[in-house]
Amino acid sequence: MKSAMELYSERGFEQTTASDIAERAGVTERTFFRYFADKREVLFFGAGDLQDFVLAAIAASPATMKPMETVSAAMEGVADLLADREFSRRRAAVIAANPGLQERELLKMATLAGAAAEALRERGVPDPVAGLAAETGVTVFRIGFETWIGEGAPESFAECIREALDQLRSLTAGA
Amino acid sequence: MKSAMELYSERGFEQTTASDIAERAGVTERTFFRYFADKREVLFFGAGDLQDFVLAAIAASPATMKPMETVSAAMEGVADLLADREFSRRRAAVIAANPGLQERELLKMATLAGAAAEALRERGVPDPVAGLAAETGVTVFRIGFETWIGEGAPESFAECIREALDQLRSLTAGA
DNA sequence: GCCATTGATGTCAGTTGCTGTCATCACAGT
DNA sequence: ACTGTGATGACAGCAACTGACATCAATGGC
Repeated sequence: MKSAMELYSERGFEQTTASDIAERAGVTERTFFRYFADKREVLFFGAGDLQDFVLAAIAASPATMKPMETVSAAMEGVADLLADREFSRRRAAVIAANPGLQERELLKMATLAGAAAEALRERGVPDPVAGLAAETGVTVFRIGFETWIGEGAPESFAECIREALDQLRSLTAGA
Repeated sequence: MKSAMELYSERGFEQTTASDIAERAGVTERTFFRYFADKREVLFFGAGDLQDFVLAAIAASPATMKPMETVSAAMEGVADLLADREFSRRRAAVIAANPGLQERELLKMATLAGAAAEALRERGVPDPVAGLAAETGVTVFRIGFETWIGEGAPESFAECIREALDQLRSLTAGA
C-alpha cells in the first residue's frame, strides 16, 4: 500500500504501527495482515513479480547464450519494472535505516539468486557454475541498482547494470 | 545459552517460547532478553568474536599479500573458533528450517563482508576491489562451511575453505 | 565491621506484532 | 429470491519484547 510508504517515510519504520497504516488506508489492522504477511513485507510488494520476470527472461534467452550473459540480460530487463526512480530512492532510504528491513531485503535477494540458479540448471548449465553465475548476477543487480539510485548516475537502469558488469569483469580479469 | 539450542532442536524454533528457554536456563524471561537482543540472536552468539577474529587476521597479514589471499587466509583461520562440528551441524539444521533465522544469518554475513571490506581499505586496497574481495571471501567461507558440515567432507575446516577457493578460481578463470 | 556503590536479577505492567475464529455483508451465478 | 463465495470487520488472545522499579549480593573504601 502507498499509505505504508508514506508513514514509514514520515516517522520511520519502527515508529509506525500496523494499525496506523491500516487506519490511513481505511481498513482494519486485521485486513492489513491479510494482504501482507508482516509489517516489513509491504516494502517488498512486487518482489514476486521481479523474480517471475527474471526467471522468465532466463528461460526465454537463446540456448547459445553463455550463463553470465543470460543472467545479466535478465537483470537489465528488470528496468521495465522500475518505473519511478524517486520512489525507489525513498524506499531504499527507509530500508537503509532499519536492520530488520535489511534482513528482509537480503532474504529476497538470496531467494532470487536461488531461483535464478535453478532456472540456469534447467537450461543445462552445470551445478557449480549455475550457482555462481546466479549469485554474481544478483550482485551486479544490487550494485547497478545502487548506482542508479545515487547521484549523478545515468538515467537508464539498464546502463547502470551494464556498467556494474563491466567493472566486475575488469576486476576478475585482473586477478 | 545451551538451553536454547536444545529446545530449538527438540521442538523447533517457532515452537519454543522465550519463556521456555529462560525456564530451562533457570532464569527469568526478562533476564534472557537482557543477554540477547531477541529470540533469534541466541543462535548467533559468537558472531562478534568471529568478526573480530577475521578483522584482526586481515589487519595482521603481511602488507605484500594480495587482497584475495589475505581474505582467504583469514577465513581459513576461523577454523580455530569452530571446534565442535556436530554442534555446527545441529545449528545449521535449525537455521535452515526457519526463514527468520536465515534472514539473521544473511545479515550477519553481510555485516561481516562490510567490515572485511573496511579492513582491506585500511590496508590500502582501493575501493571497488576491497568490496569485491570481501564479498567473495565471505562467499568462499559460506561454501566451505557448507561442505565442512556436509557428509564425506574433509575433517579440516581450513581444507574445505581452500577447496572452495580453488573451485572459484577455476570458475572465474574459465570465463 | 559498616555502609555506599554497583551490577545482575526478579517483578510487573504495558505495547505491539500477529493469529484464529466467527459474524457480516455485498455480489455473482442460478 | 436463494445460495454460495470472497472480502472485511470485530474480538479475543498469545508471544515477543520494553521500561520502570525493587532486591540482593559482591565489592571496596572508611
